Amino acid sequence: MSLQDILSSQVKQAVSSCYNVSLDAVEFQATRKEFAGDLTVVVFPMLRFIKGNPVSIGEAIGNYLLENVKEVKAFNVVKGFLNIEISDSYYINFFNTIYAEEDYGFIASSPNDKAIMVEYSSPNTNKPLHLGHVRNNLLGYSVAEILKASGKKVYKTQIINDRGIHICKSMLAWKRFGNGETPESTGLKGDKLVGNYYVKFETENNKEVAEIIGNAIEGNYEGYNYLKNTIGEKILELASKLSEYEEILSKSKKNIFELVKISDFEKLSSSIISVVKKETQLLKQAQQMLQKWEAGDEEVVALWETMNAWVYKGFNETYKNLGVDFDVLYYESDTYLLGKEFVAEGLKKGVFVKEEDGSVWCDLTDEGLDKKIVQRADGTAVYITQDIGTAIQRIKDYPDVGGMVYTVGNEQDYHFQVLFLILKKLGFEWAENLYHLSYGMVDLPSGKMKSREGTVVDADDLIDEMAATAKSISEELGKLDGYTDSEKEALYKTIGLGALKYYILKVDPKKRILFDPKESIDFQGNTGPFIQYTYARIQSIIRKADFDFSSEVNSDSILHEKEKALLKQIQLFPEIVQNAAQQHSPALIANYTYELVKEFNSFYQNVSILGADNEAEKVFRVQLSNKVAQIIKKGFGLLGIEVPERM
RNA sequence: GGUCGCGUAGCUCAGCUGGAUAGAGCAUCUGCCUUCUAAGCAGACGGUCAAAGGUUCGAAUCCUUUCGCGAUCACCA
Repeated sequence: MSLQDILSSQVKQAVSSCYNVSLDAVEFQATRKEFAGDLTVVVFPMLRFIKGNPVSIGEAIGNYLLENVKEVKAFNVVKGFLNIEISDSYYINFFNTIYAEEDYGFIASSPNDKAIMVEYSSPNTNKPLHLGHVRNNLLGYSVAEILKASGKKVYKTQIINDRGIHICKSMLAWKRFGNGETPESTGLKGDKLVGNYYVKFETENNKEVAEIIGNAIEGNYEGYNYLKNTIGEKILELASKLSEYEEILSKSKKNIFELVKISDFEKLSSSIISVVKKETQLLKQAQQMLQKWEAGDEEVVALWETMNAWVYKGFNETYKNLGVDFDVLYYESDTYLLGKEFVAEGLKKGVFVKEEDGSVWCDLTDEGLDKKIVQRADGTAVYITQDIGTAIQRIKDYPDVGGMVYTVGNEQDYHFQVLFLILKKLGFEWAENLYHLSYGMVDLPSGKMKSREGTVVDADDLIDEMAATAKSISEELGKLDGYTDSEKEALYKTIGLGALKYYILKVDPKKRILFDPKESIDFQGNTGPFIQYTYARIQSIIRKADFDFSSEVNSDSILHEKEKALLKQIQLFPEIVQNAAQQHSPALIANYTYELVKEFNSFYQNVSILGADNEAEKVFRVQLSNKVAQIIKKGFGLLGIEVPERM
């Protein structure tokens, strides 16, 4: 029974004996620093039931508590706030009960509970992972770990988007321009190599677009050259200037060419380009390839398998570097047909409606949303069809799963709203327990990351850079005598990754993050390395404490103010884990850990641990430090951050 | 335009189901390494909580409106 529970019932008794009124709830808060006390009862809400002035009510309750509750040492009343001082022995007893608890704050899952499946990462297989994926991975992994710690059984999963035109683009470019290059022959990571060919496809396609438009305005060599020379770099600039022509363009494709003839080239729009882009031979070939793939063409499928294998190998390396993992993988190529079965079933149930042209829709207008297409007129699946299928497949594969968490960026908020609603309409009870872990984009000072402009922050590069920064700081401080080079390298990675992960996870997932590659991530203050440093300092003390410090603390001891502050902070940990799980928020863990560490550093700097006045005190302080270190390690574990023995 | 999210110190962020004088870090400035790791500690400076109304003992927090930023509204994924 927690202290608050005890006090809560005692306050109720106090009120009933003094005023003959029964309260439903008592409001507590931590006492502010400037007042004496540990816990504060807010009297104001009681005024609704008790007539009188808040101060005298507070006094009355305080006196009752002082007489009847042994943990209450003293009290004072300020306005409507009853500040209660708790006896040191309560805190010491609390510490004695949890000291030996290895998994303090964590709850083991019980076998009968429903499991939760957490999906994260889910990249396309045509581009390497970038900073946006890093946030996704860190969030998903961390939330999965937090849910586990809170007592849930968890499966980590991802859906790999290995199907579709984007894959065929890389394949085609590799076939046409690759000269048989492989990761081995080039020394490139597989995902990077394939990504390069995706980019290659885009550049070649742009060339063809330039040619088409150039030919269209035959005779105008100035225009032809202009387009050829600028179309690569100036696409976006042109696009913004030309949206006014969209309407004309949509009416007839022919108008494009008329427009080009009559208008200033500076005003060419993305509309022209995007229309022309769909007319290129290259794209048509890619589309043919997709059809062949769907038809099971051996050569195409073999190439697809080869190139995907390259990508997976590259991804796995990045995942390993990031320290994330998965329990089960789903591939879109395996599940994309599945949703269609349920489209048919939904039609029978009347959840979906078939239009004249054969397309199938779900009418969500009653729920305040729009109509949503779930199957194309030609009978093929769309994005959401596949998601419906995947969700159902997962429950089939893992019947113990009772809910899912989808870690996907907030640009898909609407998509998931629709998906969850459709699954509910299809009558799945687990559809009530689906959660979209939506997070904001990671933006650069210049705006969004754009691969075409080369502003993408590559995940692997970023990890390396962080480690390099850690290295230069560490070498300057020069505290690593006796470490081998490989030990040092491992440490730099731990610190660099710690900085990166903490930087990303400490902010509320909903908020977007501004990342400035020029200003490196801090290693001081509210940062990962700051917390890791504190852990390392504690380890140093423990190494020096060459005596037995396992004995219980005498509950008659008197606590130093800093010790008490630490104990109060330690006491909060289990509740924080539960809150973080409930809110799907690693940020709560990060912030808690920071507060704990700040409190510890203040203790460390103001109180001598190994130089304590007497043996008992020394033992207690080492124990306290050790417990703080354990919680740091546990808490950081929930964030996927490692802690070093030295730094 | 409809829907959703965000707006707190110069910058990056906390602020739990409404509670006391709105908190940290960075940056700027003062002190502290002959005592357990100075990636640290102690302190100073810095605020119209976007704006206006409302709800009540009490609002950064809840409601309404306005403004600003972002996302989304495809037979793309």
